[in-house]
Amino acid sequence: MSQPPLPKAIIVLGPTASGKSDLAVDIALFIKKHHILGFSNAAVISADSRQVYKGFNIGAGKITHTEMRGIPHYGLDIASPKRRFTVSQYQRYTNKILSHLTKQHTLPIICGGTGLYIDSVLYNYVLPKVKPNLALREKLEKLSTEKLFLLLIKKDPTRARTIDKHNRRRLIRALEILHEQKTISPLEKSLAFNALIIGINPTQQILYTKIHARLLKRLHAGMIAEVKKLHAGGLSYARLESFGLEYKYVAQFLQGKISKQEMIAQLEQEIKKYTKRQMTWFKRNEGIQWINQANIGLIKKNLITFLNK
RNA sequence: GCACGGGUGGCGGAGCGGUCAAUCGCAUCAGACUGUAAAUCUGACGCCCUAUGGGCUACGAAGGUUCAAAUCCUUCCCCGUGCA
Repeated sequence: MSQPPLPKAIIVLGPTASGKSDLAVDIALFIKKHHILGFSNAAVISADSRQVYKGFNIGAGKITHTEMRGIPHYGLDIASPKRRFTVSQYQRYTNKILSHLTKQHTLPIICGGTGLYIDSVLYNYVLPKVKPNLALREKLEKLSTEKLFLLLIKKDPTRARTIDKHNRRRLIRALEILHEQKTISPLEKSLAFNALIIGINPTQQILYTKIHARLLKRLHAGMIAEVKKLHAGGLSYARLESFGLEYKYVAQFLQGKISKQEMIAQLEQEIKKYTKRQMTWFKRNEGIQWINQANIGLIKKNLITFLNK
């Protein structure tokens, strides 16, 4: 009962500002140069829930054309911020790219900080196939959290046992699914790749220093103008705020809700908090090989071993 | 100098005799995660312990009143405002 071997892939993850994008390109170039085990090419697939959007460049820290150094990148600019984009769409998109790359014997390097996006692909999440139902959501939104939970208990007591009963967003989604299905079964997962997972986790002090410097750099690079332009292009401030971090606080500043100083201070603090949430997610994956800086020298041996295996 | 107002846990800010180690917000720490995931949500948060309980130190400082004080009184020290 031998199963076909899983396709190989490299995953580069870590908190924001840890240096993932550069490392991913370094790895791709390394593979291209050494032609290890039939892989003469490599491409990067971004796993970032904000870089998918067109026009989200500086604020989202999207890699520039020059920084790509000739390595193909996928998962960038694939959606309009005017429309909703979800994990499910990301998953479908990425799987399509992956099979395309496999046919070309190009090694995929999935690189990003959105843990859910990575795992949805790496573990083949079987997500409920129920699309967002805005009308229903609007209706449910009016109910109290307690009431939502009671409704869920009634419709699917099993799901109710494991859900976070305080989390309205989850409760509403669960009820949305149950609007079209009888029950919600536990999330099905299965490993999709033979993956080398590299996690970059600098010390908090170094990471915080980088976050600070990067924020100032983004401001100089025209982050405020970028958000202004997005708003002029038709994105409401409310919508911009819903994207969080850079887009949220710059939008608040542009509306005069906070001063520039407050914007910078709050944003920096929120980014730090975000990196902690990211790490909380990553920590539950046992298979990550952690390094404390985005330096390819630290992983060359692992790479070669992995690819020749 | 006089008159008011105020000094509370890392910060902001409640409490104004007992149910107060002290509402709440922020920060911090830890965690969750079934199509919004940069989102959403939870827990801990004075110190110590044999920890759904016990002990110790606490509300500017020092005294005092009381069975009992962050809460009342006295003095002192600081801060803000008004009058000199």
